[in-house]
Amino acid sequence: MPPKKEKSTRKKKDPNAPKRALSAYMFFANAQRDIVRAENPGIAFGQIGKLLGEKWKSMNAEDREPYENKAEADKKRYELEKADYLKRKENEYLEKHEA
DNA sequence: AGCGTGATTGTTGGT
DNA sequence: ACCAACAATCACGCT
Repeated sequence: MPPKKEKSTRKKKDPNAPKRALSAYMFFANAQRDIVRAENPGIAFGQIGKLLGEKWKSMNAEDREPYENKAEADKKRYELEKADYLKRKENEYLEKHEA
């Protein structure tokens, strides 16, 4: 049973919010944005989204490789962010306690 | 130890 | 600034 998503997708919860990482789709969209939009000048988001989604899944694992690859790298990027973010939290915490 | 959840990522276009 | 479908994510925190 999938989670129940109500509405909106943004919300803050962390003070430093290291922000997650991008997903393969984000990289894929980055590339498609240039192409899809080039082939569909003036294409609206609704069309792009559906069209992209279809093609995205239509891509072979080999095609997703570059995107997944980037996604992986991006994840690591986030890893560092969160690491630094968590560290920062600890630092603040210690500061307060030491005072 | 295992589980669920939420938050987030980026595109475009319009209001 | 925000929102919407589209897809992935996946680390975090909790008990």
